Amino acid sequence: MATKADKTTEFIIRKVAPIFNKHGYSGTSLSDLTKATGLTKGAIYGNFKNKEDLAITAFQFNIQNVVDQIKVKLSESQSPIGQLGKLTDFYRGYSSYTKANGGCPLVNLGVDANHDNMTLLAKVRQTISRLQSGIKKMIVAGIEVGEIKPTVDADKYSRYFFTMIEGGVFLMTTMDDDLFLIESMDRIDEIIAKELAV
Amino acid sequence: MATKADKTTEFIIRKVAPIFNKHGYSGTSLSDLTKATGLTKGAIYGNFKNKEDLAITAFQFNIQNVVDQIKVKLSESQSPIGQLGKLTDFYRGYSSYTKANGGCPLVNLGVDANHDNMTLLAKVRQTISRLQSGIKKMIVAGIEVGEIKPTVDADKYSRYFFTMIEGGVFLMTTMDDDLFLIESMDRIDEIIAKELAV
DNA sequence: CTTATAATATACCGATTGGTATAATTTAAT
DNA sequence: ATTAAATTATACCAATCGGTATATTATAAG
Repeated sequence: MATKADKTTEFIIRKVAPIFNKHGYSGTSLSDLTKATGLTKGAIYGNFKNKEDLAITAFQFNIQNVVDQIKVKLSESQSPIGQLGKLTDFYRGYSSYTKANGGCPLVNLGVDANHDNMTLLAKVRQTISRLQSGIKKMIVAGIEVGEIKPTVDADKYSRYFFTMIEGGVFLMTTMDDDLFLIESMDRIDEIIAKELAV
Repeated sequence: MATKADKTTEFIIRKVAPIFNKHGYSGTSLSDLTKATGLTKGAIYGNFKNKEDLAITAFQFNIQNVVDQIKVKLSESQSPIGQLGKLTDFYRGYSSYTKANGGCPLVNLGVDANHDNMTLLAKVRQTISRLQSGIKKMIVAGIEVGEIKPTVDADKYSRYFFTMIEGGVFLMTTMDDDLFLIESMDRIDEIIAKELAV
């Protein structure tokens, strides 16, 4: 039916998503958005209920973007341990994404929403839980196919790996130094080989 | 000379620091600050040049607070390995601080200032560098007194530990789950015992 | 091509923003 | 206690905030 508005809705999100990611919710004004899109407030409010609606949609766009890229990377391998290696590979190249989009949306919004927007914070928590649970499932699958020791605590290692990923992402972004994340990924690979692999 | 203003200056910072920490620079308005202090804009602008001046001072207050507490904790031990243990102990109890003050000032401001305020970002980077370098110095001292293997790469391990600390702090705060940070500290203790200690 | 409708632009709203000039008050020295 | 100086409160400023009603334009169906 309405094909025109759908196009501009997506157009707005594409332009607006990195701005919200960079400057946060309260740091982004409507005039920032009209400037970035070249559209007027009329156009924006014709496609979104309000600023919060826009921010939520923009965040989901950013997150889905990252998650999709991870899925593509993981699909390059079939074995659980191979997939864990693909995950660390993904984050080894993550700085190109964060530099292009103004940081990691999970870290940025996790901090930005924490004391101000429970709706957005809930979305962040949901995403973190899903990603960590994804790592856990890979470990469990590794145990099931005999690649990973059955004594390994999948829950604990998934938290451990995810903590190193997020710490690496935060420090890489804040210090503008890829080494933090790359070394962390090397460490995870090492742990997989020495502590997880049969 | 001027004792009265000094008192109120400190009073303002004390009241204002956790608010900036929680809601970020652009998320904090002057009316938030007058409300929290019970003072008027006249009083605030009589003691601070502008909003940014206040934010910088507030951040330094927050950071100094944390750094001082770490120093006290470290002074409980004389040996390098003992001090590293005191550091992990400190972060095991860090959630009580973050809950009382609205999160870790380093993480919050690192994200908040990143694309908006180079002055504040520089302060964050300086603090991170100092903390990481502090860990490095403990490792080097450990090597010198024969507690830690001379083959250990102090630079690398200091980055590693700090990454786990920051990742744990971020996830603890965002997920409201102390386990992330506590498990990370357990891991660091384990690494010290198994990989660093002679 | 005309027309009804969907989508965008314009103009405006009250409220709030950071900041300041000045008035009122408090402080501290005499 | 008086007084000069330091400090805080009041009142106000232009600019911007998020949001909306309406006018204009573009779209798609007939």
